[in-house]
This record gives sequence, structure tokens and C-alpha cells, in this order.
Amino acid sequence: MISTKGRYALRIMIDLASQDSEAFIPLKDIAERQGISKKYLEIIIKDLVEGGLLISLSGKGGGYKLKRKPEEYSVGEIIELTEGSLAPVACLAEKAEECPRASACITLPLWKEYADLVHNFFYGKKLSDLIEE
Amino acid sequence: MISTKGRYALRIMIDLASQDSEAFIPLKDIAERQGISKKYLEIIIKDLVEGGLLISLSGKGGGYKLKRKPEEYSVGEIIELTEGSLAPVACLAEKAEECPRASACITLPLWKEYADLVHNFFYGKKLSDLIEE
DNA sequence: ATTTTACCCACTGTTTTAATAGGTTTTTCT
DNA sequence: AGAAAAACCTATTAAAACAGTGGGTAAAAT
Repeated sequence: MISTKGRYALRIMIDLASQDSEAFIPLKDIAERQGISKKYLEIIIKDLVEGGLLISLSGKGGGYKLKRKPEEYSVGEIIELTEGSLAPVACLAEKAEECPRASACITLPLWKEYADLVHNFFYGKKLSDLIEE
Repeated sequence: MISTKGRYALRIMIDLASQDSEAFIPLKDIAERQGISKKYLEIIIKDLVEGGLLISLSGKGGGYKLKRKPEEYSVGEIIELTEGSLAPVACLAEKAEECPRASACITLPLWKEYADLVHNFFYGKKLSDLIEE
């Protein structure tokens, strides 16, 4: 299940994509518009900046803005970055140690097929698909 | 992410589907074949019995067996029963209280589309699809 | 009566989730 | 120089979920 972290990250990205793309938007504004605690969003937006999805600027007049155009972000990369992984089972996560049962595992093909489905769905969706005019 | 509960439940079902369909199979045998603690499987198989997927018989010569034919079980119902829900976000779970933001939620259509995809994938897969001859 | 099985209840340690709290640094404006 | 507004940083916490373990009771066959 996708947690608040991934869902709020997506809402931050959508919010920024809906604003003037040149301006730096303070987190306070995003938090108010979205009705989410600014303190919690700080943690989430940090991942977005460190992951290279956003540009930040400190000080008065500062804030955050998108690094690329909305159509150049997939929903998948946003969720994967903030959730850690899109893998549906532990053994298919990036950081997972190799499962000794893998070659004999009768369910592994099912999980792989599912993982592909999920990956394709979320990487096929672009941030621009979620913005309403 | 699908937890051990759902994954082990599926392995129990596959294991039973691979045995003589008339016989009652003791959990001890399943646990040994699958290399999973019998104690933990007790908890999981309880859900399967209470959910009407398996028939159990106590006492010597007892054990568990499938209630229906393998092709009449979907992977979806097995996972949904043991995991509680297949919903990808909290607001789409059965037991969720109605979200006041629902009508204004810009991300809801995405989650609904994803929920349908997941549902169709797992309900389209039958237990019989996972058995190797 | 013994064995074998399911069934039942409680507990435990670890990790993840969803935040909150309080401070420091950076930058701009006056 | 000083105030204001912003990002940035570190730590803490309460609750829930996860992944089991332990010790027994009840039921059925031999």
C-alpha cells in the first residue's frame, strides 16, 4: 500500500506543477493549499530535492520549484523515490539480498509479472497527466 | 507490499492444490515442504478456513484440503482474504471512512485506476495457473 | 489410552508509519 | 546592521503493523 509519504510527495509535485514554473514556491504555501502539516512535508520534500526532482532556494523569496517540465516526470519515479521501492514483494526490492529459493520459487514469476505491471503503469503516467487546467 | 501472510497463504494453497485433492493434508507436512514455521502457518491457515477456502479436519488422519477445484480459486481472493485488502491506498480500502476531500482529490482517479488494474490482475490469475505438473 | 491432528489465547521483539518539536543557517529587504 | 522569511538539520515519539513464538486444549482415529 502506498503510504502518505508517496501520496503527499505526488501532491507536492502536482501543486508545484500547477504554479508559475519560474517562481520559487515556499513550502508554507504548499502545505496550506494541500492541508498537510508543513513540518511533515519538510521531510518528504527533502527527498525530492536530494533525489534531484526539485530545486530549492533558502532565504526570503526562496522556496521550491520543479527542475524539469511536468511532462518529463513520471509518477513512478516520484513514488519510487519517496517510498523507497515500487517492488510488490520484499525479494524483488533493489536492496534485497538474493533469495536462495529463487530458482525453485513457484510464485516468483507471478510477482515478477506483477512488478512489471506496476512499474509500467506508474512510469507510463506523467505528472502532466495529473494537472487540471 | 504484499507481506509474508499473503505470500505464505498462496504457497499453502498451491501446496494443497499439488497434493491429492481428496486427502486431508496435515499442516506439519505443508510447513516442512515449504520450509516455513508451522506455528506461523497456523495463524494464516486459520484465515483460509474461516474464509471458506479450505476444509479442516481435526484428529488423527486430519488436516486440510481445498474446498473447490484449483481453477475455481483466484489468486486475488486468497491475497485479499489474508492481507485484509488489495487496496493500494488507505482511502480505497473497504473499511475506510469516507474521505472529505474525495470530490476535490486530484489524485483519486489515479488510485482508482491503479486499484482496478491490481484487482483485475490478481482476480484474473487462478490457483491452477500456478501449479506445475 | 495413546497418538495425531486442529484449534485457541496470549505474548514479544522489531520495524515502519506518521508525524512533532525545537533549533540553525541562508538570503533578501529595509 | 537588523529583521524577516525561508530552507535545513537533528532528535524524539506514539501507535500500528509485521513476523513470529510459546504453551496449552479439544477432537478424532487406532
